Amino acid sequence: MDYKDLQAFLAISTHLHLGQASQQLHMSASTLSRRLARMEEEAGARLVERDSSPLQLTHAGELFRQHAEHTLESFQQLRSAVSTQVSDLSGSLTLFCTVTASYSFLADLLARFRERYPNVELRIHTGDAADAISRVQSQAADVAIAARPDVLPEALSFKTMAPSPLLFIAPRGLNTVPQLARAEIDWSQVPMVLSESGLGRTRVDRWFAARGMTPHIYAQVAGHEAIVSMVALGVGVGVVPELVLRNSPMASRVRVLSVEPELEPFAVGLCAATEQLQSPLLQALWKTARL
Amino acid sequence: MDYKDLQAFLAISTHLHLGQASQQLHMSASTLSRRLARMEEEAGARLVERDSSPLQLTHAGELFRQHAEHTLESFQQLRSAVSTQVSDLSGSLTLFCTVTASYSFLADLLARFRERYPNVELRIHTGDAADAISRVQSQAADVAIAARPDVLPEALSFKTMAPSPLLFIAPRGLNTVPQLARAEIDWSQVPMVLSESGLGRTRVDRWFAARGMTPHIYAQVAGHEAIVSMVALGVGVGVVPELVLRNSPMASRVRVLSVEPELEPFAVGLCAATEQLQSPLLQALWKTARL
DNA sequence: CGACCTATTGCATTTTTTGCAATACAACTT
DNA sequence: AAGTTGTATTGCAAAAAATGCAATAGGTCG
Repeated sequence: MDYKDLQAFLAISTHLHLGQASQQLHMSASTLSRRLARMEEEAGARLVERDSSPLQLTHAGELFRQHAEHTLESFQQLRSAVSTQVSDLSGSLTLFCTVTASYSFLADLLARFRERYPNVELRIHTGDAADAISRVQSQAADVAIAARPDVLPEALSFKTMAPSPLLFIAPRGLNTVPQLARAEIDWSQVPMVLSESGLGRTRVDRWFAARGMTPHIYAQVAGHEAIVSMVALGVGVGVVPELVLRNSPMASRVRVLSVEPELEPFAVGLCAATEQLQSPLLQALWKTARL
Repeated sequence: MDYKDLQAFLAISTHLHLGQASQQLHMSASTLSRRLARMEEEAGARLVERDSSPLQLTHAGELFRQHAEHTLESFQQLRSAVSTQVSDLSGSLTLFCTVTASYSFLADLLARFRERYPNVELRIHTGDAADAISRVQSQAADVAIAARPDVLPEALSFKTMAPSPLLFIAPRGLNTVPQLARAEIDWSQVPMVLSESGLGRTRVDRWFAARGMTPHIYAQVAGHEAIVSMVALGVGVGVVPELVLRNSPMASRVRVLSVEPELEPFAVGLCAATEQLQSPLLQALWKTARL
């Protein structure tokens, strides 16, 4: 039994849905299923009632949830009580991060980092993904949570935390975008809502170029988040990373189109100047990211 | 952080000696060292003071020990409270086991098994290792904890739990056995204390045969445990599995001789009739053994 | 009955763990 | 002071475990 298992179980008992829990945990549903099976094996009892959807905790499961909660809290408390690597480091780090990444990665990362290095002042800037890399290059930020660019500038280092596919999304209503109704979609006619710039835009442009077309751009916006909203309103088809879609309140108003070939997925992670990686502050953050 | 880590840490804090703790845990010292390092990493503090021998827990280590103790106990309690696989199985199993194995393996195995299958009546026979296999073959026992024979009889299955080298031991005093004092030992002259029969004896005989000699047998005894005592008394050189030596109160009165080539090590584990393995009772025991 | 949604399993791949041997380090001994 | 012993730690190759994808199974809802 691993503390990761305990966390996983808490996620399961919150969502009561393996697929959703697995997303929160950044792992596949099959992995989570197997972890759960192993937990049940080790606990010696069925913890989750699978007969129904949503899932339901058994009595044993409820007891186990309490055990997990209590144990993790106890460990958390222990860590903050004894962390000695604490006071050594101080200074400040400027971290740039997209709004979306701030939902899914930033919280975890910061919680761990602040606990260990409370004396490090963190300045967090949120903004558009397209800016992330340039902010690091221009030293406006020490580190960014961003998607890995196709070619990483020589002076930068990158550490992937999770992949996120790049998706075509359309309004849910089938006839909102009439160009999609045809059997063979003529993509050059489909109104697109795209980022003004950045990696996502580059990949979309390349995808169209590979088909010998240019996209019919209906709107260009700064920031992926707005794309979901505009698509939900029915103005056209958009392209966003899965991570953005998942965290959008509009997610249920749009649908994902499967296209062939797929756009190359994003790899979301930490990015910093290689040279700066020697600095204790950055090393600390780098190390914190993997656990 | 893994529950195995917690157990490992308890062992460390008991022995305050990695080598000893690692033996109790059936793992190598290097493994334990790395596990400890990882625990410290995850806990965010040094847990054990290495500057001295015996080791010493730091303050953080003491807190962590309490956390580990409490967590394991809580989990233990949870398991016994919810174990549902309990009532299904009932019946009886006859287990044969050497005295020595009863120290190092039986306790763990039984604890886990009884917890899950309290309705299974276990009849435990302890006796000499040499009998173990034949007891299973003759169905006098359903299963045995024994060393794996050179050629496993066709009808039997074996599951290794841990290896244990076969060692030459001599009295600590250098001149108690004068034949050992020479630069080149003439093994045919050394008085030996050997098992009457069994795998250990077979291997010793073979070792001598490979050198074209027969051993000079001073005493033959039934059961390895007595060999250690006799050797400690100074009557001659004996051969016992490391497991026996480790658990013997006489261990400090003897020393291990390094010989070339080494005797083939024992593989200690469970042994049962393959056919019987279909039985739910035996399957249960088999499964319990691996965790 | 079929379409759909969710969890589970087979399998190839990647990641992690492990033990052995070599090394490092400290306390004693000579 | 140099060597010896007893201990923990690290490099490295082998073994074991975890993981994701794709296929499958087991439901429920229309």
